[in-house]
Amino acid sequence: MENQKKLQIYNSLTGKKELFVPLHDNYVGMYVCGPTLYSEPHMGNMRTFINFDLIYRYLLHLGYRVKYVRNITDAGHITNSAGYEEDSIGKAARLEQVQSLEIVYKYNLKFQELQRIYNLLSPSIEPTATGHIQEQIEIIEQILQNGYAYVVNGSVYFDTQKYMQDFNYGILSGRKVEELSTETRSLNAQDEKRFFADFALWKKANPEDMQIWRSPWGDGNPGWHIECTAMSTKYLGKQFDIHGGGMDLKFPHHEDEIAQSCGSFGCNPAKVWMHANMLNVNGQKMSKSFENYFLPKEIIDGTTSLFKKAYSANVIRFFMMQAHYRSTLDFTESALDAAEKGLSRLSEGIKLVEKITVSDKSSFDVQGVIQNFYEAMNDDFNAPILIANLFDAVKFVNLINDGKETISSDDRALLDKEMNGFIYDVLGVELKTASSHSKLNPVMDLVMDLRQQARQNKDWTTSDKIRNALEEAGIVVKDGKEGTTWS
RNA sequence: GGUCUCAUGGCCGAGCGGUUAGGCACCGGUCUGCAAAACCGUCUACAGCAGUUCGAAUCUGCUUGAGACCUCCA
Repeated sequence: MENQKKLQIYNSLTGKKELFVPLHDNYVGMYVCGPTLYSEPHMGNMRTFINFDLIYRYLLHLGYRVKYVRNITDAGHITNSAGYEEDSIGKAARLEQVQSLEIVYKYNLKFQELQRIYNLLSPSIEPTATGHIQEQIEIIEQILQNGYAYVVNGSVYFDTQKYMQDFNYGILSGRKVEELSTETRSLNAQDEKRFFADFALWKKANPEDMQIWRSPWGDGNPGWHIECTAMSTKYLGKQFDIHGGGMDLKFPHHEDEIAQSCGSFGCNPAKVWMHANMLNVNGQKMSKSFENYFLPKEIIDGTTSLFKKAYSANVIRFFMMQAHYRSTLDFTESALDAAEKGLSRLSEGIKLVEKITVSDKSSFDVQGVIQNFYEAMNDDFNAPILIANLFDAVKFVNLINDGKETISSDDRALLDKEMNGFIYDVLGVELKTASSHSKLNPVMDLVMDLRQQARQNKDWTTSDKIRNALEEAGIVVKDGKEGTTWS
């Protein structure tokens, strides 16, 4: 609880780390932009969700009651301002010759599965855009009523120029409309917008649209940004603590969300805006359009051509935790191998804590070691530092095991609790021991017994023969101090 | 073109003016029938040039290189 008061978060809105003070004591409202389910989320998408899972977990660890809302975008958004282009979900549906919501349902099942595999905690609620059309319409009406939008031919557009008279458009992204206008995207003849920076709140339906809703302005589809405004307001209120998402949503999506909230309620929806950085492949952003992506499932199954072997979801998660959420991260084979070995070291250390012998007192500052865990995370969720500190703790544990340091009974209990808490609860890394090979066990017991006999007779030829044969079968035999193990 | 990031030892990756980041690899050691594993120890980098400062990886300017956003994007 003491540590609640020390959490600093980098706020994209101010560009600074700020002391986190929730709007309501002990409660945190957090909204994170979720996936558009027109395809299976790729590893880059997952990184953002994993990072916000870390943030959610640490807030919970600090004792906050957190309402975590992450939307599911199941209404495709018409990309072309002229309105003749298909929406992304509709396009996928047409390709597979099914209806839009079948596509969403299909990929949502995949997404849910990925969340289980990568050990993500479920948000408090995952509202869908199509389930909140009425709420979206109401906010559009409010914006119209306030004079920050206009209706043209069955569509509604946000009036950026009018808005700029009263509010700062560009407050989040730092963009200046004058600079934006130098870009070549001039209004074309059939464009209904009055100003190039205006964006659609409601789009008149096209005949081929798969999903169409009734509205006061005629049949149509909601604009891209309005769903988040509607759902965050419904579940968290007009103002809440944290709004997060990927860096690439900063502009225009989040900027426009702010405009919509200010335009309807007169206030910025979130006190703190957080942006997770991108996952790179060979230095370039992983992206569907670049076609340089791989799927979260492929790396676990070892079916992506990028890597020779498969990695467990835990290793992937741990690997990601070793980079700060605001830094880009590149996936490379050697880095993943390093993470795999590092995780195993951490894992061994954790297992050892409860076994080490205790002394009258500790020879090192256990409380200080633990406080370092908190300080790392209190500094804008710095998981890489937390992990470094956990490795320091592991070193102490090993030194105690070697009789070079001592620990008291109370300190051991404390260290055990906190190390486990930070690894399992905060980092969300599971260190499960290898699954038990129930059928193999009795066989291996026999084999190991035979080899042990050979070793006792100093029949190294036989014992090495067994070891080599097992190795070829993928079973590694280790002769430790306290007996032989295999895995 | 505009706006903005970033450049760290063999690899990954922290760092926000002075202190060992950490992991992996390498090397040395302990252990071991041998090996593997495990553990301990070691390795001291900050793109280039100039400046500010008692002191800079960390601040300023310039140069070079990479990337993001400005269009759907996590």
